[in-house]
Amino acid sequence: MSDHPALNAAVAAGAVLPVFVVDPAIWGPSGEVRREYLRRSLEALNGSLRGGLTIRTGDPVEVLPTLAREVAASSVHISADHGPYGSQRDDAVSRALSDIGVTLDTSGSPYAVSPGRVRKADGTPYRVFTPFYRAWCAHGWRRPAQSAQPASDIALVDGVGSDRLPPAPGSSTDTAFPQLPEAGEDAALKRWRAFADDALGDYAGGRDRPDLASTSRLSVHLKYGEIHPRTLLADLAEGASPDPAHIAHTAHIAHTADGRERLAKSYEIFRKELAWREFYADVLHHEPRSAREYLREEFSRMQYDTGHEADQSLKAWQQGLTGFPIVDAGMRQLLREGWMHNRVRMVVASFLVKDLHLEWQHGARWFMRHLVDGDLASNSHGWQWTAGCGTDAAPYFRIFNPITQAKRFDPDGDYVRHYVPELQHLAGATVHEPWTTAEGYSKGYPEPIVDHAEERVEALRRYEEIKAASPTGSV
DNA sequence: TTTTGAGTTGTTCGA
DNA sequence: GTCGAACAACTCAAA
Repeated sequence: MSDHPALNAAVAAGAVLPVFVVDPAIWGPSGEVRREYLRRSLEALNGSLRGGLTIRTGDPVEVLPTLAREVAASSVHISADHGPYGSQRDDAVSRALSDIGVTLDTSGSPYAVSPGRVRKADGTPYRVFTPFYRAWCAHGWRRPAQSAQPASDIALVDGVGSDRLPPAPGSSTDTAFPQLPEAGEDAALKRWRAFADDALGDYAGGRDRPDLASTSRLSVHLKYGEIHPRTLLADLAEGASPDPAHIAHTAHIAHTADGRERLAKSYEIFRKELAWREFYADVLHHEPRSAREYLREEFSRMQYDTGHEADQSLKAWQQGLTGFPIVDAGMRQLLREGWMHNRVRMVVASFLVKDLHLEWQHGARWFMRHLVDGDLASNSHGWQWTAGCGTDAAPYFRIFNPITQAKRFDPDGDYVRHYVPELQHLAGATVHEPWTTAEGYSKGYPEPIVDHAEERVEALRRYEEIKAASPTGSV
């Protein structure tokens, strides 16, 4: 691993026993897709460590002290987990280790700036992204570690038994199991280079287009620590990539003042996407309950649909059978690939909350079950932003129109046709409005389960209700 | 303490 | 088809 803070710190301290503890409390609820990706990622890591990775299954509070005793370790180095469960668990591990005279070093973090570090002048955390972003940039981050030796040269402790991870059921035999991206550090670096050399140049213009391969697709690699954000940030600061082919490519774009401006803008926007990940981790760090509860609690008093009909709506949404092509395409992409384009995530989330009037947690849970890049902080707060109850949330009247969004961001209909076979016979943007053509429903595509214009008005009415009911008269 | 300016991602309506 | 205004006034950050 070229830039893994915890491993580098351990190497600096002497011979190393690389360990991954499978914590049943996380492994169980993770969802098959992420369990399978993690298994592959650990396989790749084990490969680059010459088979030296030890896997142990169990509660880390018991597993790690046992293992530390077994190999007479003097210190344990971990990548800190900043989630509500992980931070408490890490504290417990630290106490258990110190009882047997072993220190726990939690300096490693999967963020450029550890959650909790960026604060306002008065010491309180930020609740709005843009000021956070400015302070985060000003705070700065360390340069990527230049590890003294390749992973294959690390002095390893051996002679310790390792558990095997069970593959996710169906992952190898079931054709319906999502096609996952290649796992591991090499794959992550390759992906970053490919993105930096191509789509990053027009990220500002292309990132909202689900029909194009215009996003980085690095979320899963960041999630599993296969690449460190500070590696990306350092490359961005140097003009994105040291690769000569990239320099030639960007030199071409940067030939004009206009092109240079566009490049700088694209880098800035990508840097901001990384900062969003860190902002939401920071918010969750300060408000652990916001993983599952309304950050703005007056929204818990809003009227939501429940009961049989709501269950049916949720099922239709989950399976991509709402009759709104862009929504259905997104939900089917999720099931097919364990991933969904960010723009479409917003559209389907807005649809669940504002057209179906369901609580955001239903959608967030489904996403966490099926997303290979599912990250608690980004997922919960992305949903809360859309629902209007989160940090720096969208104004309540901002309700996505699934047809307008589809026509704007999938102008030729390619994205929808790719995921919705029942609409493949419709040409161009017609796929977004099958009701406008005689053969629109000839292949079994369902009719819309709601009327968007009506549900939009209904959503606004419900917001008005909690606004009127709240003591300050505000939402 | 008070005040001022600003805030990811949109839609609809009417000129 | 394109454009600007209205939506509705809040909370946050910083001076």
